[in-house]
Parts: sequence; C-alpha cells; structure tokens
Amino acid sequence: MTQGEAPARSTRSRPTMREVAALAGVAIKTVSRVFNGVPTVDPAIVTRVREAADQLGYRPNLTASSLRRGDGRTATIGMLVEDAANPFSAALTRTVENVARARGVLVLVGSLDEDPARERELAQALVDRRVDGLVIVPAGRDQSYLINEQRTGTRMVFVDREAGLLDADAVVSDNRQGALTAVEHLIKAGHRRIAYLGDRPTIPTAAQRFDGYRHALEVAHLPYDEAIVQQVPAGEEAAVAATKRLLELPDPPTALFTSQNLVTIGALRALRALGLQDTVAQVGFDDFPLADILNPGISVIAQDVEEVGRRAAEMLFHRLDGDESPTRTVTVPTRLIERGSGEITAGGPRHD
Amino acid sequence: MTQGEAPARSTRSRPTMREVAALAGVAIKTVSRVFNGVPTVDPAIVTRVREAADQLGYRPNLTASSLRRGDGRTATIGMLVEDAANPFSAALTRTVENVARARGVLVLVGSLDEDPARERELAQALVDRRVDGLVIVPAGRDQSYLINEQRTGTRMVFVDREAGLLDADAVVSDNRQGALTAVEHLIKAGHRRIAYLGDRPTIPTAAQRFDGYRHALEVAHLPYDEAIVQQVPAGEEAAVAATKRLLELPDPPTALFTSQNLVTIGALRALRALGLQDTVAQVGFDDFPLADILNPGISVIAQDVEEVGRRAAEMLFHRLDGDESPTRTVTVPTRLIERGSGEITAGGPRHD
DNA sequence: CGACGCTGAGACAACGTTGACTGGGCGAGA
DNA sequence: TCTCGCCCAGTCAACGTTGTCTCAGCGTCG
Repeated sequence: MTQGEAPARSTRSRPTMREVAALAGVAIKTVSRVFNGVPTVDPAIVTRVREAADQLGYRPNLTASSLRRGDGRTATIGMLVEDAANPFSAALTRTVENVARARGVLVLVGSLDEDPARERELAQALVDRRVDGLVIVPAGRDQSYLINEQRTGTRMVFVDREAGLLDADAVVSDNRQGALTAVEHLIKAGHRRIAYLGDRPTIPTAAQRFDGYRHALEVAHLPYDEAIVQQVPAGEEAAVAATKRLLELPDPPTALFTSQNLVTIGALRALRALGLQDTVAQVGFDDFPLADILNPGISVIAQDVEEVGRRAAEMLFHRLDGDESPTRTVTVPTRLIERGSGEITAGGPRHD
Repeated sequence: MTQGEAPARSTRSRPTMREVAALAGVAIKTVSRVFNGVPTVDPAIVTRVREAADQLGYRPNLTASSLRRGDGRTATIGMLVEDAANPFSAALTRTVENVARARGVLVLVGSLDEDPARERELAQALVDRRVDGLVIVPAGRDQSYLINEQRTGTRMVFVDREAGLLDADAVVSDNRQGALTAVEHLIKAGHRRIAYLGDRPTIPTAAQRFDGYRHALEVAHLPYDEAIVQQVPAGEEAAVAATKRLLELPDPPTALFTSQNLVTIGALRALRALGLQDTVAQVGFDDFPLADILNPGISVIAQDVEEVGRRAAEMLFHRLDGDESPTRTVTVPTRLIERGSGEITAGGPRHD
C-alpha cells in the first residue's frame, strides 16, 4: 500500500451547455447545434463554441439528451448472462460488445447464476435505465414479465435458450443434434454402454442434450439404462462424484457423454484420478481451453459461440433499425472435434 | 431457423408518471412519492397508485430521475478491461459486478485490446453517460485526459496497473515480488540458466515482472543473458515460436519463467511439442484453469483476482460514499502454487 | 425601391422526474 | 368557538438537452 500525494477533490460540478453558451456568447441552442453537427452554423461560431467547450472541459450529457430526443435511445444495451466469469458467457459478451461498439452502443452486463428471480430483477433494472435492447441468456423458463416491455419498444433477443411464454427472437446452438452426433460418434467407436452425465433437465439446454443422447441410443437400438445416467447440478465437484459412482458400478460404462463444460472437466478429473483416461472414452459438450493439450486430448462438440453472439447482436440491432418481421429462432450448428478421448474404442469388458 | 408466429409490434410508448397519476386520480408528485417510498402518503393512496402503475406496466425512468435528482447519480459504473473474453478480465468484471450489485449498481463493460485510443474513447463514452465511477485496467500510459472528469466528480480506480500522469486510486498485484518468487523458486531447484518469456516491456506489468526476474538473478549472483530473454507481443503463437527459439539455442535454458498467461500456455505447448515438458522446468505468472491436471502440473504465481477486483470496487464505492482521503495504491500479494513443472531440477547439461 | 425568400441564430416549451414551496383540512388547546 | 399547527397532497419550476417556432438580417428580383 502506497500513499498518494494529494486528495482528489471534487469541487466544481460538470459544466453544461448553458455555461459553454455563456462563455462563447451564443444561445444554448447554438451549442446544441454545434455538438450535433447541424450544418447551418457559421464556421466562426462553431470554432468559438468548440473552444469554449474545450476550455471548460464540457462533455454533452447523453442521459439528458436521450430524455429529450424523440426516440429516447440511450445507445446502451443490456446483456444478461449466466456468469460473466465463465468462458461461454465471457466470449458471448465480447462478441456482442464488438457488434455494439461498431454502432457506438455500450453494453451493461449482469450475471444471473441460473436464478430466475435475479433475471427478473436485473431485466427490470436494465429496463429502468431505458436500455435500447436486451440480450438475454435466460435463467428461468418464464419471460412473460417482459411482454409489456416488448410492447413498449424494448427490443430483445434470447441466446442459448429460447424465451418461455414470450414470442421473441432467439439464437441457439443445435443442442439436440450436437448430443446426437457425440453419442453416435461413441457408438461408431464400438461403445454400447455409454453413460450420460449432465445438468439437471430443468435447464432447457440440458434437456435438449439429454434428448439427443436418448435419440442416438434409440437409433442404434441400444438399451436406455437409467443406472448410467447422472443428472446433477452443474459444478466440478458434483461431476467428479457422479463419474466415480458410474465407474464403480458392477457394470460400468465404457464411454461417457458429458453434456456440459464443468461436468466434462469434472469427469476428466475423475477419470484421471482412477487412471482410466486411456480406457474409458469421453466426448464433452462445449469446447474449453487446453482441451487439446491433455493426454488424451478431449474430444468435444464445440459450439460456435462467436457466431451465436454475433447473430444475436445483429438481430437485435436489426430490430432496433425497425425490422418488424415475425420473430425467428436461429439455430447455429455445432461441430465435433476429435482429439483422442472420443476415439478410444470399446476395449474393456464387453456388454452385449 | 424457425419462424415465430406474430410480429412483435411496438405500438404504445412507455407509460409515465403522468399517466399513472391520471389513472389513480392523484398528482404526479404523489406518484413520485409512492415510488420513492416517502412515508407521508396515505396507505390507501399508495395502494391506488401501485395498482394503477401495475395496470399500466409503469416503470420509473431512472435516466430522468437521475437528471433531476441533486446528486445526479445514475447507479451505473463503467468498467474498462483488456478483453471481456479473457479469464482475468472476466473474473475481475464478475467480482466488481458482485460488489456493485449489492448496492443496486449496474456495470457497463468495455474491452480495450491494449489500445490507448480505444481506452480514451470508451472512457469518454462512459463519462458521457454519466456513470458514477470507473474501474479501469488502463491500456495506455497517460490518463491525464481524465483529470477534468476526476475534478468534476467522476470517481475512478485503476486496476492491475497504476494510472499515468493522474493521481488516482489503484489496486495492483505485486508483480515484481511475484516474479522474484518464481525465479528464486527455480534457482532453489538448482537452475542457473533461466529464460524469461514475456510481454513487451512497454506494458507496465510486464516491465515489473521483468524487473523481478532480473533482481532475482542479481541476488543469486547469476549472470543476465539477453540471449535467453524473449519479450514478445502477447499471444500463444508468438510464445510458441519464442520458446522454440530458446530451446534450439546451442546453450539452452534449463528453466523458463513465463510472465504472462498466454505466454505460459504457448511455452507449455512448445515444450510438449518438443517432448521436453519433463526436462525443462517452468513457472508461469498467472494461474489458469486445468493447470493442475496437465502432466506435469504447471507451477504458477497466482494473482488473487477476486481480491483485486473486490478491493477495487470497494475503494470506488468508498469514494462515492464521500471518502476524500489521499489516493492510495493497494498492492495485493501473489502466491506460488507448486504443481510439478516448477520443481523439475536442473538435470540436463550444466552451465556454470 | 419594396416585397420576398433564405440563411442562421435565438426564444420557448417539453422530455420524465423531483426539490421547494403552498395550501386545504382537521384536531387540539386557549 | 377560534386559532394555531400539523399532516398530507398539490403546484411550480428546474435538471440538461433538443424540437418547433420565430425573427432579424441580408441578398435578390421585379
């Protein structure tokens, strides 16, 4: 801890157009015109106003401006994600920010931690600040509380999961198809006893991925066995425990489909702890950094997070530009990345 | 792509206090009082107003409110980080958000990508929206453009790096000491030829870490050799290449100190590509997910990101609460985490 | 030489809200 | 019974800005 020299006093308050106008010897409205680039102002006066503004350190007040302006736009959008700190949310935020920045729009961010009450509170807080639009990764299953905001002009796009009880645009990954691909890939490697490890099915994406898992088994005429299905609250520890439970079964699975990021990591920790990482196959849903450098590399179904974020932001701004076409749900495909763990063949004890 | 059913029309505009007042049969001011929890309102009227508000879907306009209110607070702070998508920035954002949320304050986020011009633009954009305060991980070395904002009441705290040419609060990690610890640790394991791989020294934190490296060598009376120092632009690819250059020297280092996240990851990729991960020791600055699961685990100097973010946010809000004490720089200690890679002893060819 | 149009700047009101003040009604004390 | 004071709700203006309207000044054309 170091001490600074002088206290940073806040003495004067911020200068307003009135003061700039007084110093430049013009009317307030003229200052307004200068800062809005209205061409019908005498160049000499423009210079005079700009100099006065610089001298005072004047900056236009965008909140006042947006209040008075016809459209009431704040050049700000709100973004509600699961957790600003997790890689998926962070990547999404960044992509949306990039699109927004190109239009001079800033992004307010809030983390929901899968809590529907918090979703509602934060959405309201954003609406109260009159954001022009919202990008939401919903935590709850009911967004009907936004009907009124939607009707009164707040544009919104849902990401990763569709809105519940609300007709709104959405951009989602193809969860079901991704899961299907993952499980089919394991089946192709000869596995007939494939475990499912994932989030609880109350989370829509988890339900869709689980659905893809079951569908893949069905297509391959493999039996569905509840004993090797673990739907646990997301989190590494829970996933580690669940994986251990599965592998200690008398009749353990020869492959794992882990349908969420933290679950994937938990499972691979468990496999390593048991020395089974080269024996039991694994495909995870969602890519993560360093997945390629592990031994074996972790095969995953990768979501195209950038594409999802970009499409969502573009849809939102399209709406803000006046697009009144029917709402759409855009589905972004996923991609299988083979790195080793998913290509381990069924070598252990066979069960057919 | 799925089609929705009906277009989401924006017909009516948002209701105002005026309309609520008309419906409830009271004066606007009374509605204002109800929404501000002023106790001198007849409970029957409170109910009537609330019902009218609910019926209309009224939500107070915080921008208008903040304009009129004495303090002009917007209950919004700005946060400028290097890149919202990288783990350090994301964790920082989340921590600041947590502290802010407890006070009903939202966070506007912007990514700077190490571009001083963008820092300036975004800081101005935030000020123009009248954020109450700023948390900044500066990209440039000169923040004097903020002197005026500071004087007119915008509070600000710098994070990770101190402000340049501006007297402001800051919270930083102990970069120099952390680097010193890392290199001393490698020296203790018997290494006498320790390479430095890091960002270019124009970035203050990189310079401090480099300084710690040199100091450790000095203390141990080891020679400083420019041949095994690589100061490259951050990024995995550049780090991979730099590491390979070092290891292909006729007289290669037996240990690496990698002073930045992406550099650390690049170096470990290079080591693996060359099959040297169990031969050449490595300590990285900054922890990263899965560092413990690699083989060997990667020893790091971990920054306490949560502590840094929390302290910064708390300092900011303290200032907003009226703290006028001299500015301070808070230094948060780092911590060595031993996981294997840093404990590899100097076994290869000796050079003394 | 007078009317007209145009250019460029100012006056005024309003955006949605709240601070300061006002005023009506009612109970209590003289 | 009258007055004083208090409680509670209303009126008015203002926050900093911009949309609308007005108007002064000047050049042009008949």
